[in-house]
Amino acid sequence: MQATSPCVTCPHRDLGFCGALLEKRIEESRSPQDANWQHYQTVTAGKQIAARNQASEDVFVLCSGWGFRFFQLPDGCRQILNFLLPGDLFSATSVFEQRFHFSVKALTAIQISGMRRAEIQSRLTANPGVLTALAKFCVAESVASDELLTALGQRSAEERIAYLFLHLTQRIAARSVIREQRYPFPLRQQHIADAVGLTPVHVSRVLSLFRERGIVELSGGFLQVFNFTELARIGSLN
Amino acid sequence: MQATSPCVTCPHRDLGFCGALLEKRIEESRSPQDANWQHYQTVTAGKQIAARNQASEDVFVLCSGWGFRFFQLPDGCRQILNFLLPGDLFSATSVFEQRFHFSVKALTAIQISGMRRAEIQSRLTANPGVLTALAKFCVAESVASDELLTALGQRSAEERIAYLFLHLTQRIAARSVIREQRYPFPLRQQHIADAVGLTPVHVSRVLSLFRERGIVELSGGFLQVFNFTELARIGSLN
DNA sequence: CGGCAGTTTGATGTTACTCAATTTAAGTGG
DNA sequence: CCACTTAAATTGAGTAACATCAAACTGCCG
Repeated sequence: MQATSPCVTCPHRDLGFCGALLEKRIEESRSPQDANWQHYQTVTAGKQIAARNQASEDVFVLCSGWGFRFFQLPDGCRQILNFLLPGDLFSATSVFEQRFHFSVKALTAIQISGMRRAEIQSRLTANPGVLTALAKFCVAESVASDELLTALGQRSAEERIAYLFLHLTQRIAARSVIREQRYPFPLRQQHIADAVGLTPVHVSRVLSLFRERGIVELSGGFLQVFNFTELARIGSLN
Repeated sequence: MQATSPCVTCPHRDLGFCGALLEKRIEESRSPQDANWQHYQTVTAGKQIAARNQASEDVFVLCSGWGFRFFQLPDGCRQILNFLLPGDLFSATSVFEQRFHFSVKALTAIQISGMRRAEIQSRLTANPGVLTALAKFCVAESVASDELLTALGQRSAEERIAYLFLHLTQRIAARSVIREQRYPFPLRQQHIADAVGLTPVHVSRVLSLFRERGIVELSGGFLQVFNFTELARIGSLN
């Protein structure tokens, strides 16, 4: 990880994404003498940023690019817990806990913003906007996690992958204008497999099926949705 | 649900379980005129307490008995998200969100305490102990959910069930003195199945296997652990 | 042009599901 | 306390979904 010059402004600060909003609220309320409350870093694609049990004084927000949060098991396999998009906190728990209970990797090249935990905590009671931003993130995180849990526990391979696509495309669309249902989508099939609890081989088969049936196509770092209705029918949890 | 006379004291208030602790901190900080900040209810076994999308002015803590939080799918199957033990908040998200994004059922006969959300929110900034208690619950909830997600995504039937047993016995032991590794355990095999994403039939087979191998035995509402080492070897995520 | 990572395809194996019948346990009313 | 009823658990046989293994193919980059 290499530290860059101060204050590359996070492009999502004004969009209301919880992590970025948190950052904004804190900056608004900072006193002039806090020069070092926050710093930016650039990380190359594929690099691990945080490891389970590692301690840090900082709370991180993803500013640009994609990352993912995961558990690494001793037998080598891993579970991806969620994907991090610009404006996301790594985890709401980091505001209270010094140690990560998870690991984080950069999926693409990314920029992250680290804010002093002590700063955030002291603003939490002082500035109501900070608490609100954190609460909002906390709720979103919890809902997403409950939904993924349901997908993994109760649904078939096709349904899980469709669910993942629906969930991610929604989040991507909230961050940037999407034309013709074509979403930037830097995941390899291995990532999809690790997120929904399948093997890459089986993910490949399901994707071929989706392609044949004209539902979605994943290639060249983009996800093209041809038949949203059908995708929603398969992947929706309701 | 039937309202009972005021102030059946929650027996776990002094044990530091996050929901109960939250209740305690709020009571400590309440002004004398807040007579109606909180109320208790008794619910019979099997009854549904909360439904997805339902709104409530209250935030609930389980005082006695067992409950569970779940998603109901239109095809009839359900995913149990977690089991609620005495001292647990239904969910940390309820402090901020008016509507439940999940449903809740009583597993045994239970007592619940409902606290006005507005009261809690106003105390969050005023009383640092309230925020700390909530943060602690939020972290525990998030860690548990990440672990279960990993178990469902990456592990076999035996491993998932062993994981569930380990997780629950730990939580039970934190609340009451356990002798001879015999834990009160009111779950039916159907509940285990819904929690770890298996069919009741397969749960039955795995439990038979555990019994034959002298690891654990589940019967008569109790879980008896005979070989903790082996159970931990199978179910541990590390 | 060669090398590598990622994807696809086929053949085979295993885990867990489904369906159905049977046994056991838990209530319930006489 | 015992017959009757009902829910829960067990067992067996057959099947489907997904995993595993291995080989071939594709696109990309030096």
